[in-house]
Amino acid sequence: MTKQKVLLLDGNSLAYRAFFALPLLTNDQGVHTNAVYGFAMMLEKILKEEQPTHMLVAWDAGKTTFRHSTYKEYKGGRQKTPPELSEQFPYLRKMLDAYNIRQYELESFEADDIIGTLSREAAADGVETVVITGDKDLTQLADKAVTVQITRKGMTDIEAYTPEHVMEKYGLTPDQIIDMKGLMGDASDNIPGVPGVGEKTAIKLLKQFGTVEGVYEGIDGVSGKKLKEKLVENEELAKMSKTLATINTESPIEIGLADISYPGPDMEQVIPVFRELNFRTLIEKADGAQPVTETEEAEDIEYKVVEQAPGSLLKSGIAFHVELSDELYHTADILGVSLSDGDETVYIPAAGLEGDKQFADWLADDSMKKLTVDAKASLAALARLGLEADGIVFDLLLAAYIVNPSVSLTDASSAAREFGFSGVSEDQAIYGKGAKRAVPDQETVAEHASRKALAVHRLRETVEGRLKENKQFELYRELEIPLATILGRMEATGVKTERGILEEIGKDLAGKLEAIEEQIYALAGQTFNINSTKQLGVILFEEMELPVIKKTKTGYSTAADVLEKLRGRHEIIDLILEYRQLGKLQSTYIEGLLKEIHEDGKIHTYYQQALTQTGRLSSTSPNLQNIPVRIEEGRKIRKAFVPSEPGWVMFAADYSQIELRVLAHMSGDERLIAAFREGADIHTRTAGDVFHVEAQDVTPDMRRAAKAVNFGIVYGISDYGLSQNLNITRKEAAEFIDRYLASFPGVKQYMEDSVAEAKEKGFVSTLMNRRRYLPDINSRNFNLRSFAERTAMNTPIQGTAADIIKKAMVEMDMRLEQEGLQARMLLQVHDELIFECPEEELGKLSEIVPDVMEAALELDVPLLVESASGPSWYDTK
DNA sequence: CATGTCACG
DNA sequence: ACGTACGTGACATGC
Repeated sequence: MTKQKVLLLDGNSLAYRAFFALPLLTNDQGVHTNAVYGFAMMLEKILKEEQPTHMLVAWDAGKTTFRHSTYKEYKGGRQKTPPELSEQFPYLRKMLDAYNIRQYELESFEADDIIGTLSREAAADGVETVVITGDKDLTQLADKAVTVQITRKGMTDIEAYTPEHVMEKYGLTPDQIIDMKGLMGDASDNIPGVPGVGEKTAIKLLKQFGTVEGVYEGIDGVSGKKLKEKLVENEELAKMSKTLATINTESPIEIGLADISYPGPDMEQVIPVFRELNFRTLIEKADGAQPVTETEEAEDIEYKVVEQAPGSLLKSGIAFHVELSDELYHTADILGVSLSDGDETVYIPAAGLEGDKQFADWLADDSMKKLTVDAKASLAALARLGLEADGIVFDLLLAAYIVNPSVSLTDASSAAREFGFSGVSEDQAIYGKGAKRAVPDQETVAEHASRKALAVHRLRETVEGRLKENKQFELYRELEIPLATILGRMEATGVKTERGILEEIGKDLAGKLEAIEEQIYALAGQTFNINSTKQLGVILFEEMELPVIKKTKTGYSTAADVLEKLRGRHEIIDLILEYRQLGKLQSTYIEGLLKEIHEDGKIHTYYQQALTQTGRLSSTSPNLQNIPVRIEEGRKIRKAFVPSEPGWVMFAADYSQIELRVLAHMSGDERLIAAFREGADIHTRTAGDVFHVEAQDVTPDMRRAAKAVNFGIVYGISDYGLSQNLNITRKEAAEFIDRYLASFPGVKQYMEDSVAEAKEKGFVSTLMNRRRYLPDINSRNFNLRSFAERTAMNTPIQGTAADIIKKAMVEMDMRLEQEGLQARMLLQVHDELIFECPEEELGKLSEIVPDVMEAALELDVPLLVESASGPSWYDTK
């Protein structure tokens, strides 16, 4: 084993140093880049020189630390961080992520304390440690095993402080640096020290007495009457100053050496970051270097193809993966299963699985903990072989999603790559795509599947460490992991869909469509493809010479909101709108859904659990989260969704105004909270507040406007967006917004805080610590920046609502089991859960479901759930 | 395979 | 001055 070497970097101090050491550079977007550039230069140099096996960049967290409770003036009088530097922090973090360097921060502690604590751990293990900082304070950490390197003038000029060097420079031991600070103070941190005592006097005193305490014990031996007086007068101050200057080497950090191993940079990730920042020289250097990914890809792995699962791998803590011929796992062929304990890896072709009772028992045994990548897919596929799996404790796909939802996670390869492991090929490289898709020879499949299981096993520790650092372990383990099993079961259960009902609606639609089509051709004086926006544009705006209201980048816009404005100018408009509406129903919902009904008479959707940027689910093949409801004609489609057993009924429950309630809670706005506590109609109440009238005087138009404003607030409001929605001028919209924000000052504050937080940290969070990174939040491009700002306002709200219903689903699943009910959860539509159950269970279900949903998360406002039942989904209203 | 449109929360 | 409401998926058209 190679000798370990730990590198600990003080992120904030190095960023400051770099910022002031270099001229203000910018990239082509106008973003300042000098601090990132200096940091990168330093990093390249240090990596080459030190060849570390472990690395960490520590950041300061929060404005106040435990030191402020000792002395509230600590670091007082400091200049605010220049905005030109602030905007660089998200890029720094992104760059470090690309380098695969672990980053850590801890609420109310400073980077110094994190570094101090880790360096003590390393020193105790006798591991060589190098601390890199721009701050001389850290020299107190120097030790036999710990070298402190301080950057000088430039960023790459570094001075190493070993205990010997400290002694040479000050005549003191590293420990005594703290005592020196106690006596002389530190202007940059606003540590007072003893007035009148400077570096010279402090060193002299410490050489004589050793420590601050020693000075006071031997105070009579201090030479000089004035000095003695000053020391006596300021004893408290000296001792407090020493405390302030002391780095906490026992901070409650949640990571250890094991969590900060450094695999080397992922140049495929680093180079795009350099490119974005216009670091040409660094790109050239990096391009020449051998990327680590290639060597890893070339790494041979050991695996065996076996007919049955070996007993040696039917234990707890094993990674398993079900290899499928296709991503549509409800119908795909099961090719085989791979198992790995990190050393031994095997692949079992599907033929061997069916009769393997030991494997089946191991799978179903909850005490046999299992590691996976995409547990939901494996579970749903295994269910088709009659196999049940329990005891899933790790899912690489979900972990990668929680760490960063913006990464496109298409397969095990992309998830593994997120954590620096490139030893898994993409599924597409093995199976091909489109028409060329095919299952290759067994040997190829076996190696591919084996690599996945091995990757899962190898990455577990790293990945869980990262989740813990980000305080996301609970979200991942208690919410997303259990939910995967539940969703898999919902998908496998499916929803019974009456072919006959869809066909009947389809026939009716076909007749209406044909009639409308003829009328449209008659009015146009010619036949054309009504579904072609291009042809329709020519008819409407050239031949009929209707006014052009909006253009798209390819021609005239014929979108519904545009046609809406042309109504009354020509009778063809209404017909086109109706044709579009009915055509949509026919193609997407009648023809589309009919194609999705399986042999069992059910539709089995796929929930994407690792896709949306906000934490919501999405539904595909088919999408059952956008079945029509707003217009009666479309709503009838829901009549086709029925219970799968005779004597059963459909049952649905939905959260009322969940996003506005979440906003009330997160903003703490008193008026909004009061409105929900009183059970007021929220849109009427808003209208009353905004228009300054009593509730009984709110007109329907006022309520409609208020409703639009409420939506706008949740979306991250803009006057333009609201004006479009309400069809009013931008000025009027701006006035509405101003009045709203004046009525709900807490909301205004929340919006500002969300954006500020995003600018500082580079991400926003939900109540359950789901994150979304917003790299464009400091962009010079108005569009990109505005979008990121609205996202910063919307994501915590939409995401927290998603957290809440997910938690309700996990709890609901347990409750159904506990109560011994037959009822089944079938669908989730963002704020709504749909069940089927025996009629006899209705009474119990209509109590339990709202109870569980309302209690899912305790907020400062009540959650309200409404429910209904009936013979089809249509009737649950 | 991109674009426009429209279905949902 | 800039020009968009937040989050999704499916379908038809046309290059």
